[in-house]
Amino acid sequence: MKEQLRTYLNRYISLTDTELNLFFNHLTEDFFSKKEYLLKPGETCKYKYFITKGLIRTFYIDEKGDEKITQFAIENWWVTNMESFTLQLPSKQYLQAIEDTAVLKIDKENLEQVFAKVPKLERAFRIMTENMLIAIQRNHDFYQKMNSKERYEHMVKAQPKFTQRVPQYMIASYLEITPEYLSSLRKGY
Amino acid sequence: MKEQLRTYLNRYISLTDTELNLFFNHLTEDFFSKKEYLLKPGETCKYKYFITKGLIRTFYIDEKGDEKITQFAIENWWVTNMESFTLQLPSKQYLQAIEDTAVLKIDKENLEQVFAKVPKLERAFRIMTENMLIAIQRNHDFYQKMNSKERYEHMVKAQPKFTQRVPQYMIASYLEITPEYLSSLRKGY
DNA sequence: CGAAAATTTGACATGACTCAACTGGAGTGG
DNA sequence: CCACTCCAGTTGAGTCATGTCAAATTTTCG
Repeated sequence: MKEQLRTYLNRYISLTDTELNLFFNHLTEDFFSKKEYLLKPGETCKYKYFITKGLIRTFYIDEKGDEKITQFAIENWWVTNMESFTLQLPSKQYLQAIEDTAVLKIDKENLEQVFAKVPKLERAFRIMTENMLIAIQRNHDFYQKMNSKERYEHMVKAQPKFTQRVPQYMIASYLEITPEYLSSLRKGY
Repeated sequence: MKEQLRTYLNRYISLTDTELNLFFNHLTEDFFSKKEYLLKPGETCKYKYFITKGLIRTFYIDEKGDEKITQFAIENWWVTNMESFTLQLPSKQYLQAIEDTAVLKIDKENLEQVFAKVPKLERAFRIMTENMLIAIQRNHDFYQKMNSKERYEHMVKAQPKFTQRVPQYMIASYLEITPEYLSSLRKGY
């Protein structure tokens, strides 16, 4: 598990054992079973979560009462509600485990402490945030450039893990289309 | 101009005069007249630009030959093509001055050097990136939750500067609707 | 096995787009 | 400073992608 984190961090920076241990000591292991919530609207998101096993989604409920999924996250991803965590504001979203999930979590205070002790980690998190931003922008591009069918096909190709492990109505929600329409798209009209 | 930058940075960190000067020495002033390009597709984005005066847009040309505007940026904003700048890849987008514009620019190498000398700046840029990410997510929320008319009305309220300084067909492009449809929306009927 | 959840199907509704024509104002050159 | 051109903006008719709603069917799982 510690090695899993090291492998992940190695993408951005190289840490000595001492530094890794220091970071590790600020992390807490935690478990969530299928359907359990890590965060609900109104609560302030206390942690960034590094998923070591499992699958998590973020979503909100719109005015019509429908779930709108904004993100899926699997093993070796950091996930949080960035808005709520960073600005320490009440969340508008849910964080929920779709499968039984194991995480390493860290709160804002511990994170700041670690940054102070190991500036390389601040660097890693800056780069991670930049990459997330780029990913979001690329994603947004897809929405602009492709119609629903193309978006679905792209997702099947680009993220087979998700389409395999996540029920279809959640994929529809993530693609911002109705489950009925996705069904008809799969049919091939 | 140096003071303008200091005021901006004070939102995130406090710098001594020495530190600010050090940063300032890595920045270069530059000017672009109306309609001039700061970046074209295929080029790699060399700089982050801090706008001291003026207005810049980022956009790309879609397969139909239409411009799709993805961002406006005005005084006291940092703007760049994050994907191209961060990953040093050829840009798919244009950066263009909509008004005569003055900037302070810095390239990746200088930025890294400054981060090494003044870690507080790395911190500031991490936070700025987090905030951009939050802004993009919030923006995306608007697109999900509101129809075209509501998006337009929201934009007029939330960013009057843009709707005042930018021609209507660009606003339409930014809102991801056709100029014809925006026109009919404004009509209200 | 049975109930609840997920998916499919089909009829109908609509927001937003396309295309083409028209209007009006802002430059520009003679 | 008029006449002409050009571009932004408007209007309207026709179309299409996607949504809504309700019912039927299939799958999941206690």
